[in-house]
Amino acid sequence: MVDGVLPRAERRRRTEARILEAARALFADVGFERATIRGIAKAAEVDPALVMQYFGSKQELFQQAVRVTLVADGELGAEEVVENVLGTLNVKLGELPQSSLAMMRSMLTHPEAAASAREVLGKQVERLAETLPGEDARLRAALITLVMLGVTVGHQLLEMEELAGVPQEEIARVLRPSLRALAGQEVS
Amino acid sequence: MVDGVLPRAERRRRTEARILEAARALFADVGFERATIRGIAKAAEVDPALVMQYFGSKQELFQQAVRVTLVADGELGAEEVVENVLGTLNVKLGELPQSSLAMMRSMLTHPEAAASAREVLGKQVERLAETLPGEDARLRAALITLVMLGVTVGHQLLEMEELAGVPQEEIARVLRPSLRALAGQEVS
DNA sequence: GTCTATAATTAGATAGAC
DNA sequence: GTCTATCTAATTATAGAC
Repeated sequence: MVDGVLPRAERRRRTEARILEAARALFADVGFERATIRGIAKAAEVDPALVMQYFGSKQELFQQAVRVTLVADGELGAEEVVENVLGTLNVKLGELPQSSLAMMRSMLTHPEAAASAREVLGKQVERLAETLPGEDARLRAALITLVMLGVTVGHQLLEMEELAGVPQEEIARVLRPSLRALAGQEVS
Repeated sequence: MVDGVLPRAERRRRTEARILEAARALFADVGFERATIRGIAKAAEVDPALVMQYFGSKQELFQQAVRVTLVADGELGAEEVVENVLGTLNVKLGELPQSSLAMMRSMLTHPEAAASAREVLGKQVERLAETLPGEDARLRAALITLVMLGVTVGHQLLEMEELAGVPQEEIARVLRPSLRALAGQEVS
């Protein structure tokens, strides 16, 4: 409470936030296994022991780092019509939040991240399926979701050169008829 | 050369093959980092030291285990027309070779696997691009490839429940018009 | 040639000084 | 409260016995 100095609670909050930010970046870059507490601490400019003090374990730190994803992605698509999926193209192809990237980076090799990914994708599928017509709505919803996943993985994580310089609008344009077809609409 | 006993060269060849098979299975299951030499040796019923003796390092073992992928996938799509991509659906959705799964499992977290994935996918894109019409053939080819990647990842690696019991033909049927659209064909 | 025993490295986690 | 120093465990990799 001394003037000119931050309250200790506030100071701690900011330090935690800085650690989380560094953790997300490193997890997103190299995945859970290759990201080390020491590396995260160094990037956040804090002592490695402090990271453990605050978050208890590497596992819990990872959970905290990717947790936001669930909420954020839950708000993404949102509404009722298929055009919204196309709308998310911009987000998916642009700057996806670090927490999402962190989760995706590890989803094939870290059980916790895999479970998280299944949950997020599953919710997306559910939401889509409600708005799609036909018997096979769920299958179509799943495939739409996986198309987006594939494009995102190729672009953001594998960084394929074929998509490197291409503007989002161009990708969205080429992809649109394809998604419309999956949504069960015959014509454009 | 003694009767009734395999020649030592042949015996060694078989042991190597058994190790490679076990390595592919484990790499495909849990990825490069979580797969251990000990675990692979145990699955192959050999001594861990023998694995090192034969392959030199975990890294080289991994390379050998996924190398076949390049050739196998190179033969996959093959010919000239777009229908061939649809034809690969059966392969991709059915039993993909273990070596391919091993590579895909680690492609987001292991640099070597990532490079391998980019190479394989890049060749696929190249081959497709030659057969597609239009200015944006390469972009379309890349997106087609990523669609297949997304579906494969969701089905084989994430094992999403929405695709679990669905027969390949059903998935192919729903996916077909979407891929046709990406290929630049207006109608079915 | 095969394997036992161990070296060497690196990680996550902890205890205690200040 | 923060960090130094250390512990413990697991791994790859190696050297040498048999």
